[in-house]
Amino acid sequence: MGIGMSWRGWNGDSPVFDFINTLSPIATSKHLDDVQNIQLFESSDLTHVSSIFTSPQVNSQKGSILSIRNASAKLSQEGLYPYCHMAQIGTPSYIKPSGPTTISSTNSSTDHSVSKTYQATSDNASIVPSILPQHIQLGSDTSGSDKKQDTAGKTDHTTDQEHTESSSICFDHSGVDRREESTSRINVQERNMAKISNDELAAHNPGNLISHCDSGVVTKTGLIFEKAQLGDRTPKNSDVMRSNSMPINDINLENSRRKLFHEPTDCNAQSIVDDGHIYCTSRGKRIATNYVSGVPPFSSQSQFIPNHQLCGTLEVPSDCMAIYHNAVSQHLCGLHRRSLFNEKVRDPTMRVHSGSNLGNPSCTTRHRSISDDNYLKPLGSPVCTIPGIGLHLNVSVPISEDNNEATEDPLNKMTCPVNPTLLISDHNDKTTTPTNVGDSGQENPKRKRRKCQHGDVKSCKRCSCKKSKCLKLYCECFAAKVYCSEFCSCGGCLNNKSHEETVLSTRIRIESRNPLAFAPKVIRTCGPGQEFGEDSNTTTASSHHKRGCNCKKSCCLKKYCECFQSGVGCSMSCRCESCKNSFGIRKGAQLLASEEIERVDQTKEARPKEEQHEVGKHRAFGKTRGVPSTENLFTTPSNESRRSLALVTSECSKPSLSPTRTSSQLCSPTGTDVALSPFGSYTEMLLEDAPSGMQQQSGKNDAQQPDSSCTASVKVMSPSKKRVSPLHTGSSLSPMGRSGRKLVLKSIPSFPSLTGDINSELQPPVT
DNA sequence: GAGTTTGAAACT
DNA sequence: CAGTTTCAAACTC
Repeated sequence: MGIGMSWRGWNGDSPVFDFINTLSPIATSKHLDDVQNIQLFESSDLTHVSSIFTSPQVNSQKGSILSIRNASAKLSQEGLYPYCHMAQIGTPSYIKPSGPTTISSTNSSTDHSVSKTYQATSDNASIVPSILPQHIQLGSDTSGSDKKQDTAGKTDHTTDQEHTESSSICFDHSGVDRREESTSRINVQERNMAKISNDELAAHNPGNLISHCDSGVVTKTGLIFEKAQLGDRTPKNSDVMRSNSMPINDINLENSRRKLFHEPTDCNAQSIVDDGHIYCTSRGKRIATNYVSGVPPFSSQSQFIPNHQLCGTLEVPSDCMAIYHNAVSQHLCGLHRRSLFNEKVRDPTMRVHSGSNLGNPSCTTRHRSISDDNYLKPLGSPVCTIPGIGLHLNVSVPISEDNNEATEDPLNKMTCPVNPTLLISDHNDKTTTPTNVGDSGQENPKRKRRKCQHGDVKSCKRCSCKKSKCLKLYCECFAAKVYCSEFCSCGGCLNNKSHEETVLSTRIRIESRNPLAFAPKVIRTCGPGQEFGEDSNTTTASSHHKRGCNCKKSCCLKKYCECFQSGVGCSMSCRCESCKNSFGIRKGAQLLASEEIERVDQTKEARPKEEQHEVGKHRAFGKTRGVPSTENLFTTPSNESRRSLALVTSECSKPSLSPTRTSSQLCSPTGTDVALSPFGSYTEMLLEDAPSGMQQQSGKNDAQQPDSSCTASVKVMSPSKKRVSPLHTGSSLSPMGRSGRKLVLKSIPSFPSLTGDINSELQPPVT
């Protein structure tokens, strides 16, 4: 786009208009230096700016400074701000993206009534004076390269503070005080805190957990929700949170991180071994990523923020959060982990006043800012949160209702600073000091850790590895894919930026051995899809430990037990002994003894495989369908059978991934879905968990699937509690094989044999 | 804070 | 793949 191009007098027929239309709506990786700063000024008489923003092609985040001043609330009401959602009506906002900006689309429908001027400007500081009490700023990265952006201008004076401010998406309540520096600083802090809260919200979202729900479905829900919001034109603040969850600055950081971990920028193309991303890979995530990358989210309309909403932007009603939780979380899916690396530039925009501002008593959702160096514990809705395991990224901390801390100002609870290593690595010196660091940054690790523990902020824990050099999964930091920080008490640590290569290679090696090594340890099941043997009424958050524990002496009553530590009940994937997990014992454990006895008796009864399969199938189906427990109808299944059934059950409990699937098909192990055996590999299982889009990853990983803990939730156990491939269970260990009774539910579609034809079913379809 | 216990991870 | 070793967190005193 030309510099200094005037839009005044433009009309859709003009050649310029055509030219602009030919411009790529998606800015490419143009270097910042090449960025042309563009300012968009709207005259005070703007009345139909909305049309300008209707195009989703505005790539505001890249490379240009887009200063937008809107004067009409009507625009916002129309919800047509793809990127200017941050812009408060009548308030100036500027977008200072880090990359080139293509504004081609903005003019596509340029409203002639709008008199505005696009100016290429080198003056980043050029901001339309605020005339309204509120303003929102969408800043961008001000990393070193960014500084160069303003080569022609005076803006090289980017100060730390400016950086802080500009690099963050800011919702500022201060209004007219905005220009006061003192206030600004405060705002910056608040914003940062808000961002943290936002990240926590994101991290807290179910996406952190491996959901048994089709992500796509969930995402769709989010979309629906958005549309609903658009429908009533009362967008919730959560929209803001979602849409702005990743400040532009984060983009760069994310890119850096991805470089570090060799992650493709396209989330959909990410390796399946990329834990959080994998499980969170969903449309929502992609949307978020796309948004980050400059492509407007699917629903740009939902991103506008009316004044009245903005007024309370920083005070996100918890109920709103709760309602939108799913959608938001899905959208933020995959971003929460990024936040670990982006702490420094945490978007201060979203400040969630937990507690105090939650006027709605019905709201039980609380968000507590838990600053964990570079790792934030998910927080929020008790419905979805579960205690986390150590530092793992994919766990969340439940916040008890009576936990005062949950309502405290995060700032007061920030005892764990941002991982300085990351700060250094990502921005080398960039000065933006995490506002949440506070004085704690000077605390010694132990003190800090203890403090965090008392604060119930497990996430504050840092590793204290001595021999592993923080390059093994023993190291919580490493396991969490974060660098160790100075707050770790580790020795000989190589898990830092300076040993990036080593970290990366080690990580790859570990993942090659176990692709789920870095995977979330807890998966969340939606609805009735709980595993067999899991006490549904005791397992919190409908979650269960993905891999399952193997406790022997702790009886799953101590934190040695990952399940217990995660706050979830033991599941069939566990191999624990004497399970007494207070969150839900493994039913199999209870029945194990009796099952063994019974099994001996049952083995005496030879039954045709098909009958046995019928039993098994119906058993699973009935369970899945909510049919009164078939436990009474069948002999108690063996442990193995439970597990194998769990596979089916798990399948059935999930929303259909494909519209072509019928309910019966969904549960039916027919076709390739099941022919490969229920999760013949963990990858398959993941694919079931993950959005359909992730299935693309399957081929690549199918081969890697050692026993892997990944199969955890569907893991099949041998009587000796040794892990057994699910494939085997179908044939020889089928519980139904031992169950002598046959019950054929004619009304229920018959399942293809799980065992009898195991050979054929498990074999790749031969055509 | 030191020592012990525990179970996961890593190794053979 | 099973058994062993190593490791660090959790736990106890």
